[in-house]
Amino acid sequence: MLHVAEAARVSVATVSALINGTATVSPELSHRIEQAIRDIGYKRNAIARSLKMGTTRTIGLTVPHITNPFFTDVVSVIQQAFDRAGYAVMLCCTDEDLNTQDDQIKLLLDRMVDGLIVARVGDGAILKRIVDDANVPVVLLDRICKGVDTDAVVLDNQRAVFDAITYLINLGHRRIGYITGTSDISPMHDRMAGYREALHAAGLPIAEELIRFGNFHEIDGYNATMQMLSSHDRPSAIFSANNPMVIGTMKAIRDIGLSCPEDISVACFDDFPWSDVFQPQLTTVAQPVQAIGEQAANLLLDRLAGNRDAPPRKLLLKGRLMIRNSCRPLGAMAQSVSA
Amino acid sequence: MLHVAEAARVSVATVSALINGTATVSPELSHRIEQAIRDIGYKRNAIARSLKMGTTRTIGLTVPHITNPFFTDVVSVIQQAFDRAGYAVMLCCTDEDLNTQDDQIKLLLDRMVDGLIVARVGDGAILKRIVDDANVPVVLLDRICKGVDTDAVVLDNQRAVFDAITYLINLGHRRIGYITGTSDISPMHDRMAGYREALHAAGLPIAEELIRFGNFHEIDGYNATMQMLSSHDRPSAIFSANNPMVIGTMKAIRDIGLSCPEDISVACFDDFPWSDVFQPQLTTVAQPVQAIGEQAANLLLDRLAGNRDAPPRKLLLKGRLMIRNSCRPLGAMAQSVSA
DNA sequence: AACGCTAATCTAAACGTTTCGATCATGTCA
DNA sequence: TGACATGATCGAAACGTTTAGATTAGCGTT
Repeated sequence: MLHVAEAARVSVATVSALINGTATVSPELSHRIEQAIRDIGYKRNAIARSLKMGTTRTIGLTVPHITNPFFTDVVSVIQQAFDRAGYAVMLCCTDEDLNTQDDQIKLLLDRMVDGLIVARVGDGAILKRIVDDANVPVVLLDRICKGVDTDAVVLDNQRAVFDAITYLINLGHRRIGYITGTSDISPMHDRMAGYREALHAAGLPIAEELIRFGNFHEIDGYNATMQMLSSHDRPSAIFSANNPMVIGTMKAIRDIGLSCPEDISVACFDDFPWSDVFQPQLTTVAQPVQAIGEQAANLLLDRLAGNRDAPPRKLLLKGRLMIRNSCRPLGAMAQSVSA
Repeated sequence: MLHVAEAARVSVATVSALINGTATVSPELSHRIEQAIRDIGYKRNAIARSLKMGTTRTIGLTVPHITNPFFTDVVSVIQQAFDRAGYAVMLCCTDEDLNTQDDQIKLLLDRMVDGLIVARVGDGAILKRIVDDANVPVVLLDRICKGVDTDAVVLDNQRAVFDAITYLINLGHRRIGYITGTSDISPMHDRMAGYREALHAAGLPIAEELIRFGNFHEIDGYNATMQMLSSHDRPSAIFSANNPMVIGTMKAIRDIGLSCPEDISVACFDDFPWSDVFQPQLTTVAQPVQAIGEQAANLLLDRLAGNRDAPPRKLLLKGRLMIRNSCRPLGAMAQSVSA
């Protein structure tokens, strides 16, 4: 900018005024400055501007795994929304690890992001501090964090799983395997609550050996399914509380020589683009990803626009059971077993 | 930092020296400074640091669509690699649009990223300028751009499709539909070349009505497939040059009342996690996503580490045909047709 | 006692913007 | 003609760091 000012024989203040339109500049000087900008190929240094202005027009976004189709979609929507608003997005993947997440949030704050969208956080001590210090607005995604009182958009996880399990029960299933992630993360906790609630409401016992914990990855789903299917009294249906793990479930079913839905019914949380193309077409709980992403972006953009003092807003969205053909009725079979 | 210095009764230079370890600070002052940092809760301002140092420890990454599983995986690998190296990643999605891409690259450069990984770029004028001005190192991904001489990691697309089409030909297929994205983008161009080369090598004619252009999205694959299947002389196999479009192909086959592979064989570019779980298990060309992401990250990190003057390095990786059960031999059927 | 050497610390100038208040020319009004 | 409002332009301080070079103190040599 200094060079531009010199070349145009004006002060830097005038150049800045022209660029930002913050003051009127005479046509003559305007012309000289524009010429100089072109000649030199000047580009404003956004870092210096950020330093002076105290805003980077950048937000931070952390998700557990971008390869999980739910997060892929949400990230995509959020990125588009902020792109439209002229913001850049810094993306971090936490690998479901609390320490990693805290580190990455620190990394983002170091870089002076103007706001933060944090997906699926555990009870991070850092996060609590951040929100309390209230330097930047934070939106929680997919998770409400006890003690952290801030904007959030989450799914009614318990209800969604309740509906799915109830559907299986109505099909005649009595022994329903449940594969979940570690339950220190609230969606996992709430989904499990939905499972228990549905069994309870139907007057069914809860068999603890049918509940398996994994670490969100395909291999965990595989192992959990293998264990359940190897038992003498195996379940007639399996519900997986996340999407990557259900791939493991399907592979285990295949490897053990069974088939879905003939031998065993399967359903899972989170829809994916292929779900109704291949066989079996998987019955899933679909989250409204578009709405989730947009709402989260809107909440944050609203804060960034200056609405800092409004009380925290919690948005609770509803999941939708996408019934396809991976679950079959168990009427006849249930009778023959009990006979 | 000023406050810390005052509280510790030292100069800011000493504080800086301690924080960065750039000079020895006596134990006594160290202790006072550390105490002050804790008391005040001081955090270094990375923006000011970037301004002074001329480096942001941030890189920019642009991809066409993060929802395309190939790019999802690559983004994930790259993000991890830079996270390990202490860099942040700014992510942009260009939606396959050249203007969007140029805008986003400008956005990233404005923010003074230290380097850039650009996936699947067209012949962007901006990109050429950027690389020529050589302010920041650039790595091209999935694409070599004529006239832009910089580091790149790409697949041998022509060879990969040649292998896939040859496989179909060896199964007895003679009329093979080909669905591609707009061919101004080099992978699409090269893949098409592989298709033509394979037909040519087998002495088969190229039926232009079997080549359909789409815009990379599911709906385009759907429409293209519908058109081909509605003709009186429909193909016995379809190859889709990208992954989202093959979903459309499968849906069109289903909607028109045919089934794969019984009535029509299908294969496509890019593997995905579900490919061997459901039926039909799709035959695909798998790219070595892990290697691609890592190599790209390494090339850029090497430049960032100071190796600026090395000549541009082009890495050419090989695809791998993953043969599953979505393509069936056509021997008997071909005879009955020709009879 | 004068000197030089080393280690610790500080002063002040940069980095590239924005912006407040000052300056200055010009035209208007009494 | 003098006072004054208006509009355009500028000078300089500030944002929070890093760092080159200056300063100071302590200590061993001669």
